[in-house]
Amino acid sequence: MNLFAEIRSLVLASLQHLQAQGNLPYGLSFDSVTVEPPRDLTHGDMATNAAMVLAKPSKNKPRDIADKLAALLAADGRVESVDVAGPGFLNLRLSPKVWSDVLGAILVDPIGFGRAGTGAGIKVNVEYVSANPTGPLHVGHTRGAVFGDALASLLDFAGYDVTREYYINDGGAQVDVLARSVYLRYLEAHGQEVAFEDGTYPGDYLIDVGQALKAKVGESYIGKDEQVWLSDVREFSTHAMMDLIRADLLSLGVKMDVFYSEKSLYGTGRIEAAIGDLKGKGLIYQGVLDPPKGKKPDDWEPRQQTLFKSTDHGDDVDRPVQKSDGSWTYFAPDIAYHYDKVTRGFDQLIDVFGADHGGYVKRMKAAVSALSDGKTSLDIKLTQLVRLYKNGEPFKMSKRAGTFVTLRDVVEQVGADATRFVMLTRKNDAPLDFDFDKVMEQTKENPVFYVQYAHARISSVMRKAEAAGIAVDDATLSGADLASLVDCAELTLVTKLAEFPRLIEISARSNEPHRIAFYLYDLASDLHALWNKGNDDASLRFIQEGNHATSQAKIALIRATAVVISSGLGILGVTPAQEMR
RNA sequence: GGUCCCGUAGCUCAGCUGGAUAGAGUACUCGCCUCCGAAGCGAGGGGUCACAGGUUCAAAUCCUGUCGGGACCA
Repeated sequence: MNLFAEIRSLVLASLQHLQAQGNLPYGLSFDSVTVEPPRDLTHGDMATNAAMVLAKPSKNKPRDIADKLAALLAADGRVESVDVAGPGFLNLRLSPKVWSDVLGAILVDPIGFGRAGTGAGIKVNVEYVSANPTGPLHVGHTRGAVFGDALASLLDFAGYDVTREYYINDGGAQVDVLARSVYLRYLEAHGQEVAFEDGTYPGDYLIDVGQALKAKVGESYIGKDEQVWLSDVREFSTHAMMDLIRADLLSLGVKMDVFYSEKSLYGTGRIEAAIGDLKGKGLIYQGVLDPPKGKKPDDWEPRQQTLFKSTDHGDDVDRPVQKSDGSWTYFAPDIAYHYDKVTRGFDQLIDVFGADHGGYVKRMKAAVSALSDGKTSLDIKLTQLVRLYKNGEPFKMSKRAGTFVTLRDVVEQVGADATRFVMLTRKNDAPLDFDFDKVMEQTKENPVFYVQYAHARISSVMRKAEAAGIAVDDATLSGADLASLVDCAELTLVTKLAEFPRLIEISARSNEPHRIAFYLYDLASDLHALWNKGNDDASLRFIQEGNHATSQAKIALIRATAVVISSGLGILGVTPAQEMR
């Protein structure tokens, strides 16, 4: 039940009625007609701009359309009053029954409220994290993991058919480096002195892998040429790293549907097939790129390469896919991977990358556009840096100094719930400050706490009500007579709840889960405000001594609030708290 | 040099497919616990939405340019 969508339908029907009456010409587009909450609640419950946007194309005065439209809208049972304001806004006040219907809808189907049909039948693939399988995930990956996961949940909630996917970069030189590093740890496990030169990974996390390799192959790789062991050790090591990464992700509550191996693209003809598809479209040619403009091309030399004509699909320059020696560029497997996603039948692709991959966006979009003939959309969301703080002081991360903060460190210190929520309190493309101390603070300054506290307070009331012998199951509450909810703090809360389905649609459409976090903060604020009003005015307390009917009405309101908080937190991957102690 | 992101209250940031007097937290000042969880609430001051043009009935929002910060660039 999306109240705003319902009223918008009413507005559109009324406009069509005006057309049938000859008061409005046919052939107008109603696309830009909106129904939204007014900024100022004293204006009413909802506002529409219909009269203003249609004035010019219909050659009418906004005021005239507004008056006629107002008369029609006022005739609907859901509308209590309509007035024309400002340059031609129509402000609607809705009848009390509408609001009790909203609460009823929430309580009759707590899990379903807010779920949208906007994504029905649309298959979307969300690729996120996709960290190199060379070590544990660090704090930067954490943001991408949380963002991608919340986005996937949001789309799922909005009715999309979502696949969560991780692309394993196990085909490049970095996994050879990993294998050599593990080999050193293997020798070390056999008691040899080893030195980690430049170009190897000295991290402690490989010690266990070296031990495990020893347990598996014994002494058979000692003193052997790289050719003998490299391939096997690479396989062994990447598996070990992926086990580590999977465990890291799980500690955050992230579960992928698909892990897709880059290596599986090589030697299987799949890169050739993808490039072949582009070639069939006349988008592959031999050529020499111009030197990068402005930059001193120290080592630049004109080189004949195989190029993808990405400029046909919005890129700035064409991109090499195959070098003159016949080897693929790093771009080629990425094309093949996205080709695979396209052929798997997804309607929409979303890639979540770190901001340092920003330069990759245009060519990737060009590739998907070309491979799918523009039928599959690709949205690339970049997550900006996370700046770490401790006690308000910047906390510098350095691999060399050993002050390298892993995802696991963060989760173990502050917990998965707080980590996830805080990571979503910024837009994905804005840098994020993450202060280890503030995240755990139990004050309103900490949004995680603030929202959890609201939910815990409601749970507390529910427990008290039950102890007082008041029936507070959803079935009973959904049938409560809500006529006693008349205070403006109560009504503010109901209207906020009614916005939830609309929020889901907007957030899903723009792929912005952070909106949920901000909404929940506002919702919690409205709950706290009502609560405290009850401190001054006993008639606003949720449990009314000796009056079960009124108590049930008030509890229906806060129970519905708890339902929405719970749903919203669920999308963010955060568990609602029953108590804060 | 080019591409992308950002510029909103002292500070950290929201701001809906363009909508009414631009919001929240923080900080500062002042109020509210005999009472469902005060870990909370209320009130007050604080703004040239970087700047200049343009589109529009309407611009923080869209377009162009300038300045400033960041990321990236076979």
